[in-house]
Amino acid sequence: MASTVYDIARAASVSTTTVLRALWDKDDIKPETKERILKLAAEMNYRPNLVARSLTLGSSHFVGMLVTPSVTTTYASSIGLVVRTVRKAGYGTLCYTTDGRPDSERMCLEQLASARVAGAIVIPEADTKNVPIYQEMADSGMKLVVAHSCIDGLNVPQVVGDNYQVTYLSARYLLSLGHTNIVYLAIPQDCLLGRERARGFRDALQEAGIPVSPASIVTCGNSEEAGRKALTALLQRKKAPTAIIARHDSVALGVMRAAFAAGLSIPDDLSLIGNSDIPVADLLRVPLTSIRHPAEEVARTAITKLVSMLGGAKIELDITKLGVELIKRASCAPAKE
Amino acid sequence: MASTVYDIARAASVSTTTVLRALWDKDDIKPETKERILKLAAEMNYRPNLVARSLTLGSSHFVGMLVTPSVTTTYASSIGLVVRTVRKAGYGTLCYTTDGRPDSERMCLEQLASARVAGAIVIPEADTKNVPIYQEMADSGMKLVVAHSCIDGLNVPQVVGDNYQVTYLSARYLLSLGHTNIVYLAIPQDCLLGRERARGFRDALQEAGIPVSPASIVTCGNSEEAGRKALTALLQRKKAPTAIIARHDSVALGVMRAAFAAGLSIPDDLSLIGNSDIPVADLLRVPLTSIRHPAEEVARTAITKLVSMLGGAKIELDITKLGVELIKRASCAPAKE
DNA sequence: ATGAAAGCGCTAACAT
DNA sequence: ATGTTAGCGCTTTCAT
Repeated sequence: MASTVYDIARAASVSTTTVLRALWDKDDIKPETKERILKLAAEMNYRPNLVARSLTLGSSHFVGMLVTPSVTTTYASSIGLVVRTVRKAGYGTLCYTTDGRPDSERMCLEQLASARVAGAIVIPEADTKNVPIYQEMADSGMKLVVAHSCIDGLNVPQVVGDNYQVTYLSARYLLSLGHTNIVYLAIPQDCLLGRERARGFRDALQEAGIPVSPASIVTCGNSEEAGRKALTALLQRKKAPTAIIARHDSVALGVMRAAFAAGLSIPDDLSLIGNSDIPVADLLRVPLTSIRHPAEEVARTAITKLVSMLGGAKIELDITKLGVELIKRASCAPAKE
Repeated sequence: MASTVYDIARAASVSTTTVLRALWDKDDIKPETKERILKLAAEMNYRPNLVARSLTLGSSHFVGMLVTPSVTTTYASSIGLVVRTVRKAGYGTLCYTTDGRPDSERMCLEQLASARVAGAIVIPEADTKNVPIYQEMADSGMKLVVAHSCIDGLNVPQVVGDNYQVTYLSARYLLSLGHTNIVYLAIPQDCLLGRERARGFRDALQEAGIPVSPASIVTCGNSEEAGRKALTALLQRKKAPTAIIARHDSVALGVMRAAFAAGLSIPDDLSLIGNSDIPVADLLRVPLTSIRHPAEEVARTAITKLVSMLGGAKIELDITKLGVELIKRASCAPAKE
């Protein structure tokens, strides 16, 4: 099968050390010997066994990547980015996605630990219930960086868009259009990210002198289906909202579907703002106003941090927030009357 | 750091062999001993070192996955599916995406070989120029399965939607609407998949008695940008087409953009059919008629094949074609006059 | 029921 | 400039 350094050594009638010296292009080896060995290695189709190398070196040349299924599509480009960037740094990427089951996240992390990955980038659900597991892994020496999300109290570097601004900018814009009955389809507030979003929403309303009723923050799942159901429920209210801020574009798509199904016009009857600015946002039946995150910069920053951690650098265990931007499109209009 | 079987052996004052017997739940060990060891292992936070295990066993418990960047988004769900399915079979997934550079594909494959993956699922560009590399890898013993694409002459199992039907169904439908000036924005025909598509297109036209001019098959890149440019060029023709079949939805989106930019209406001035039926197709400004592939079934089939190959089974080296379906939406209308 | 020893392929410290 | 040797952590065969 695959040839080994030992095979080459035998074929060249030298020791394995000499073979290594040739392969690693050292200079304490006679040029002719080197050449002869290199030629032999090529002929014998030698490919270093990274498994053995990892064992010897004590750490694999892989970094792990853990992505939650509900965001897989959103961050597909991040996956590619991570894969390619870490490859430049000499690492392969071990990908895991959880299937959403409670301890699936734990199993994936244990796998990564077992595989002795050098480090890992994780894109968890904002309201993951597995914070202790992450912390445990980090404490046991795994280099961890959280991207596109942030987890309260987790003592590792985290890189994320500014979630306070997500709702603050959205709400401000809707207020400037004259809306007062705005509902925010929210991330649960039992996690930092959820609280940041809620705070941005509340602050904007309060600054405008609009009282924030609990009914204006409706916790919602992170899917089209959840958005659909949420709007359907909202339309039952005696005073249905005139504007919606959806926690994510996919939720906004669900809202759109439900609105159309109910015979409502967007933006005439309902203004709508999403979040994350999916690529087709401007080609939708009603082009969707959304918050654009610097997704690439987030990924890049996270990877940079990870790579320098791998290099042994001490990194600030803080949360890096990158600016977001409101992209105005046709899904919002001035409030009527 | 991480504890080893040896650490446990010492702590329990037994041999490593006995520790292994406990960990693997063998029965030639005294129950109390087993229990004691297991307790110790848990306390010491033992996690088997998969790197070492792989070296001993001669093969890693990973399967590779190689995805071309231009299809990363389309097949993001497939990535998740692969990751989760192979995990159930006891394997981790080593993800690589090429950065499109010519020998990037080769490097990724070499990495996979070096990592001694048990096998790999690849989603290549239809017109990849690296067929020999794939073949070489397969010949050197790597279990390979191609998914969502098929490569001419590559002697490994391949699983893909029926690409002949993609264009055949599309063209038939447009013909039934009365269109005769149809342009197919084509995959290059220097690959099997490209030829299948072209054949489906030609057959449909010929069956309808419409002559197929070379001008009706326009080779096109696989991106929005390529679609935009292609339509812009087509609009210069003295007899611009009344209907377009795009090789992929992303190309169709580009066509849409260009059409709108030129002040054309879809479907009044131009009928449009995409391919792959992206999730938002029905929420677009003009809901897009498209061909739906059984993406999940393709992935599942590919994985099943790979897993049974890993188990040592001999698999037919054929191309498995799964049925596709035309999803009619508002982007097509009867030809005028 | 338990242990000793060798080996997977590579690397690095230590000779010569 | 080249070789010897030991070891990474696990598994497995062969004792006892």
